[in-house]
Amino acid sequence: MTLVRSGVAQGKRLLMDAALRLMAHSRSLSSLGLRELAREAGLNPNTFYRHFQSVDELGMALIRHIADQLRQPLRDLRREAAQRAAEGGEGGPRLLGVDLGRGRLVCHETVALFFRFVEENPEAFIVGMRELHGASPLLRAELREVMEGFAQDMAEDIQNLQLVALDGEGVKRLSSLISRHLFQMSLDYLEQVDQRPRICAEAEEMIVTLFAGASVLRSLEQAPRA
Amino acid sequence: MTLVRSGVAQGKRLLMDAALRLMAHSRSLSSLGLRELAREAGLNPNTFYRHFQSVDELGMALIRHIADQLRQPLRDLRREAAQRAAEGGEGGPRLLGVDLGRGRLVCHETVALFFRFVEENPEAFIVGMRELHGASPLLRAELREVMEGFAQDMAEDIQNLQLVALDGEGVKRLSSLISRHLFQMSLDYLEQVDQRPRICAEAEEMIVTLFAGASVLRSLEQAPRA
DNA sequence: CCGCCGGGTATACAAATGTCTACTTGGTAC
DNA sequence: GTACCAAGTAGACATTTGTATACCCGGCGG
Repeated sequence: MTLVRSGVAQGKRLLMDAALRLMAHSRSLSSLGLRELAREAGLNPNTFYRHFQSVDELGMALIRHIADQLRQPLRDLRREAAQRAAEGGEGGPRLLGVDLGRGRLVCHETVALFFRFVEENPEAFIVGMRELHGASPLLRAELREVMEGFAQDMAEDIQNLQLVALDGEGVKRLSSLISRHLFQMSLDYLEQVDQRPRICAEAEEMIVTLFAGASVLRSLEQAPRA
Repeated sequence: MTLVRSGVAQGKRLLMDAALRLMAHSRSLSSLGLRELAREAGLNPNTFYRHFQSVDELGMALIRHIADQLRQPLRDLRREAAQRAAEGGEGGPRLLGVDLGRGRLVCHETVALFFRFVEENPEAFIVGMRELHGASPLLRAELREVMEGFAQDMAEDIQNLQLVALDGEGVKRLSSLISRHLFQMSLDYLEQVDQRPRICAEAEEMIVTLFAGASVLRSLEQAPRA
């Protein structure tokens, strides 16, 4: 399996794959030496120089690649979740004019699909989360940006699907929060195999809670003498 | 300034301080060599062996120390916040029988004090967050436990102060969520100096939103035909 | 046909690293 | 006083690392 897209110089691909493998198996990027990379990739140490100037640069390429690879699938996944939830949608209890049952369903599907996706791309999430808090400021900044992008996507979807009665800014902040938390939980999910159902359930609960809270607070400030 | 408590063998202390310094200045534990540590501590390389068997073991000691150092101050801090908020407490808008204004005030104070505390102990938070997602499974597990402890403390405080109408389990889950998020934001807070007010505001907002959401959901399930 | 160039290799070397064994010291127990 | 022990040092070793210089090869333009 070649984890990294073709079109780039194969040596580069091999090195990036090697890095991905090593990092997934409990290493941080900053602890990898170019020689170790090359060895794992089955290449000459000097080949590293042909493609990257430093380990950080490889990290950058890796992150960009991963981000490209994940962004669209994640969008598709949310769409699918929404659609599936819409089919089984009967009017449940309502909160401030929003169908709570349907929201719960969308949420449930989204979370389930998300973690399935995590399970299918473990290296990507491990590396991403590790380096988001890692040693290199460059990578941290880049990853923050990437994740902001994901949150942005999510916000747009939520608004398009009209899942909640909130203004754009509010939805954006919520999305950012939710995506951050989901990504953060992805590591626990991968690692604590026996806790997976609990993690899913808690993630769902958090999302629903946040939306409920945001809705109710908004309605309060619109009609402060309730 | 000696960052690590006395009572231990000074050499150990020096080494731990050195590690703390190096890690705070953008390094991950797994990328530190014992020789580098010893150099930074002004000691002979072999001295490391006298106190630790591996870098992971040092990391473990470091985490335990940091945790001990932070736990009580954090508790005090929450108490202080609650007290301060109680003094200035006038009846604001109410949500489901809970004084929303007072909750907001407690929340505001808590968040402000928390981030001030972060500002005063940057190394601790940097190291903690870095290794929580870091390369060593051992350290990750230990840190998760430590943070669970913090969340537990917080849950007890919240219940003792009767800040919200929720059952114990609910409060615990919320606390865990909140503490996780606060800790996570501590890195951003330290790094993005210009964004600090925004980060504080968003943290406050999240907490209030979560409590509001949890309350309203609970009231819904207690009286499903509202 | 020839020269060029991107991608890959071979060899070499100074510097740094982990680890071993052996030595010194300052206190403390008896 | 002496034996002991934790804490720290000194020196040596094989190994590993980053990096530099030089070489190889397959395709492409002219």
